[in-house]
Amino acid sequence: MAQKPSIPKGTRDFSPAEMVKRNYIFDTIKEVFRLYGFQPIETPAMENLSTLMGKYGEEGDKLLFKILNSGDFVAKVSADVYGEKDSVKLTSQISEKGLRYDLTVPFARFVVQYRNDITFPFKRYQIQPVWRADRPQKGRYREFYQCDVDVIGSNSLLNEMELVQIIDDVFGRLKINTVVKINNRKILAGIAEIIGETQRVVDITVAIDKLEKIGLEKVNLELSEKGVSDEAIEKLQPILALEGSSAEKIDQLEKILSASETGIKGVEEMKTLFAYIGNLDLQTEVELDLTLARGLNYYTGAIFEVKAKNAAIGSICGGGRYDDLTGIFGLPDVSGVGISFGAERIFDVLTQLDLFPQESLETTRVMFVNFGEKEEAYCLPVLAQLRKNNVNAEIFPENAKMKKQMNYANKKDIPFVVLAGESEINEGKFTLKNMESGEQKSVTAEELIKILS
RNA sequence: GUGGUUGUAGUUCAGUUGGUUAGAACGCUGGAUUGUGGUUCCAGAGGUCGCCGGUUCAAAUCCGGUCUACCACCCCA
Repeated sequence: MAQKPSIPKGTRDFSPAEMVKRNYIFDTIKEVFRLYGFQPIETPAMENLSTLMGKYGEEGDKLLFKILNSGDFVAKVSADVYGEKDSVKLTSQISEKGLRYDLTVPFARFVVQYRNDITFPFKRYQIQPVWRADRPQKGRYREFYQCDVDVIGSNSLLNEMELVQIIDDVFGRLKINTVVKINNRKILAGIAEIIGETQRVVDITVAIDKLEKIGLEKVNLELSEKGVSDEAIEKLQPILALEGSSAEKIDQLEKILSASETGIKGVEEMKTLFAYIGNLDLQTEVELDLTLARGLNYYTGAIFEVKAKNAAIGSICGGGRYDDLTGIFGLPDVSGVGISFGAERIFDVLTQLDLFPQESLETTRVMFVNFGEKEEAYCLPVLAQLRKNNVNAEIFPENAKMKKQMNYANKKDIPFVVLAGESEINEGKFTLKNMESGEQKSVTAEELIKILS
């Protein structure tokens, strides 16, 4: 071995054992999505840079993986641009494609492109990898999967309610205890308006978002550093201090924001949504959290974030409503709302809490030991019968030593082994061994199929 | 992108002030056991000490660079 092969920074290989676990997550999520009438789509790994650039802010543009043009791309660069050594200008001349950064923007592009074929409201789900040229850390990768559900072309808050139900359903099935935090961008905008800093909504929300992490004092400090007036910060304090149930907070906000039209709109939306939610039978806790901001700046209404209760990990699911995502692609006034499940983080939570199921549909249930040609011929029809009955079964492909074959079954966690040699053939039977208990018994082909089915 | 920590058999880690042939455990392979794995016993294989360069008579050990994983910031799933 001269040089060990490797994979790019922040990417991962998945072993069979890991894939079984990952598929468990993806399968339960898909199952729930279908239950609510969502249908799958897929989009290409790469998009034109023109559809990607400028959608995630300046920071996002930097984190996009760009793909070099084919052919002799350098020859086509004009001499002055080449001489300038300006990365941004040069990039635009040597790269026109990039890897997708999330699933929402490609979805918006998809909706605009096929608007005449799509029946609205359009409910789709999409489970695919996305790429970000971020610096990796634990639980943060350069290639990771997102599981998105969105409904586009409907303003009804019933959609928001159903998303909450989906969250409850998914994490209920995965047996993760969660808290769903909900806020509304219109309320945040209203707050900015009331304290006289309408222009600084983004700075204010980004700062407020850190309240839980860095504390009130540092939040105030950051606000004044960003240029928010002392007076405005003063006015913000009682709002940050709001306490009580979600309904109580909403009542108080209604009074505080009475002078702001958008603020009141947001309060009304939250009233309706929480009224819906109040009538649901949920396991998950749901609360209004005014400090929830969420980074992506295309959200315009409700915003969601889900945290696992017993695991020290960031949010495992998040999303919100965006009123005009398709506008940038030339289709205005189409509102959508959606959420995204973070598969890698859910994986980490399930690992931490040891919640992966022991049994899996993806592993072998029974293995036939191979004793030679005559014995193979005796086993093969039964093997086929088992598979017809949907029993995952295999025969060891070689007449290897018993020890090697048993070891193979053991390493693969195969719960049953069938031994059929000369004596079994003479009796017309099979020896079925339970690998966990070590117990074995002599059975007919019919009994064998019955036991394992 | 900025700052920091890290790297030694497949894995987890020892390795003295720089000094001869770099160790252990687990795992792996073979045997004890020719129809019985997961337990036990015995034997064996496996390393350009992340990579490149420098200092030195001599480098796993000191210095620089680079890559990787990780940590904080930024941002985010």
